[in-house]
Amino acid sequence: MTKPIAVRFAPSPTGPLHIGGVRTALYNYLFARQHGGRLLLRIEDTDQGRLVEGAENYIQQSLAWLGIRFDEGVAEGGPHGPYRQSERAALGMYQQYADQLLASGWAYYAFDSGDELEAMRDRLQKEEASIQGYNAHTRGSMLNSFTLSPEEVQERVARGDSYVIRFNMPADLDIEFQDIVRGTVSFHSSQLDDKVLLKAGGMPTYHLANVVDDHLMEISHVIRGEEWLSSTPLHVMLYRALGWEDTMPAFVHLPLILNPNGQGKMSKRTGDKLGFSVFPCTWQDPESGNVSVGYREQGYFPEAMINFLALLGWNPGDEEEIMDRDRLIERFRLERINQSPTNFNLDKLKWFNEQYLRTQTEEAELVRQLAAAAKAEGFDNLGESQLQGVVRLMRERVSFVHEMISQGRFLLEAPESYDEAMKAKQWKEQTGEWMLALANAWEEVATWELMALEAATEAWAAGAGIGKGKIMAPLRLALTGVSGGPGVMDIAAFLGKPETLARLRKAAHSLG
RNA sequence: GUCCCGUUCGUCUAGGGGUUAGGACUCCAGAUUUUCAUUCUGGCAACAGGGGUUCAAUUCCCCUACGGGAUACCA
Repeated sequence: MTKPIAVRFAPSPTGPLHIGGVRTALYNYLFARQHGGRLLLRIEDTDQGRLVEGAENYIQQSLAWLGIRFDEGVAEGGPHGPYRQSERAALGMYQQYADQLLASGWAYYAFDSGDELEAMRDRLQKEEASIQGYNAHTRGSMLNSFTLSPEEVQERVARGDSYVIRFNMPADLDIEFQDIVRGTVSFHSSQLDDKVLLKAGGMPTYHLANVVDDHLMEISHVIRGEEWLSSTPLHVMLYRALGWEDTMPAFVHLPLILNPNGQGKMSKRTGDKLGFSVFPCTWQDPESGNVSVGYREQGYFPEAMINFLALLGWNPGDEEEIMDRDRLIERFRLERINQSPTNFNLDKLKWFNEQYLRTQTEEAELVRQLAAAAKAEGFDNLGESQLQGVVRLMRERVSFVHEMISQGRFLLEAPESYDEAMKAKQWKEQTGEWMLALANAWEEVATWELMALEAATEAWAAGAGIGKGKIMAPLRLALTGVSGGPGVMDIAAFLGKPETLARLRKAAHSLG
């Protein structure tokens, strides 16, 4: 079986895509790229009632941010379109297969009302039946092709009664299939029910649409979350009933991503409670207006996000952890995906971001990003060399580009106040005089750069008989107003002579 | 309830019949840095429990517990 590699990511636009969905998309992407296969984006919007405005657009944007590009899809087009299931349904693409199933006896009409279905469930619940649902045991007592005469069925359909088409699940059959992550998985058909294939109104359910589309789009591997594992036997039966079992795609069910505390599948709800984001990009709910801040807006690099996500449920088998996009594409293997659910770990994600900030990103790129971040903070005419200086001084001590500004503000503007605790501890009687004297000594430094500054300071301190330890800390306070940060001499070199001397003299005055 | 999937340091994980059970994050300590951070070195810390099989089980099998998923005219 050598079917060309083709995979799809098929989200439902019922809300913003969350991190678990992003990982599913990523695994599909990595697999497709590694094999030179097709990657498509299909929108599963068969439940028109649950559509959320802006969700589809959000999905596209988020994936674009992460650099997950599609070969075919709602935006890209392609030979298997349309790629929105509601449009495919309008074209009658599902109806014909439902009819085929009806004709071959694999499906049947059912006319039960919602109340009747509910009554059936209540009854089964009371009886404590071990197997619940609309199935071989119960369909004989419901309103459908099994209990109605063919004439009456035809009449009801013809007169426009509301009906659904259900799958005729065999009563006693072992259904076995292979999953690349889990091996052989088997279910007994008696545990399954007669799922609705075509809803009243003619829209297909997920199950029918999914199987038909994967077949028509020539999908070779279905890579999706574990929540779909229990519906896979139905899908297998559908492929069989439709006569497509020979070309049925391979199944890959990914372990779920749990909340950081391990309590349940990751959700926006617990995210809010525990204070972490579950969305790649910021999302504003159109109904409530509530805003959920995304990872992009928090300052995470897409590359760091991808690296982190790739390792959530998969690993290459050795100790390599920092892998860029190309490396991931090269090393990714479906066979090495884990079977057990995984906790979402913020600390590790932050660490990845720091790694990308320190060692995986070109300085020029950081400069570009810093310029944007600075602009957002009101610093809009910083020169290239100034930005470069900030990057060099700050990249090893922050987690995000924007922190170079919040934590290195003194590099861009003179301090307006001085840290009280540090002042009390470091600024003594004579300190002000020393600072003025040092400023005068620095006045003579011809080439304003690190080595010359250090030498000049060394010479001045020796001449004045003052230990260097007595002046470094106050010098830092005078220049930055705070206690931590890059080397004092580095800061002075970066600031330039006029600015440095001005700050020194100002501090001597205001600190006494 | 029933079915399905799972269970190695706090977290992400490697491993696999005989290992000092390895790495990463977090945390702690030391070195470097006259600050902070980086970097480096070291440390704490795990095979869910019970039965088998076997000379030997964390590894294979069964049971239990626990976790998760599914049981919709939602995906």
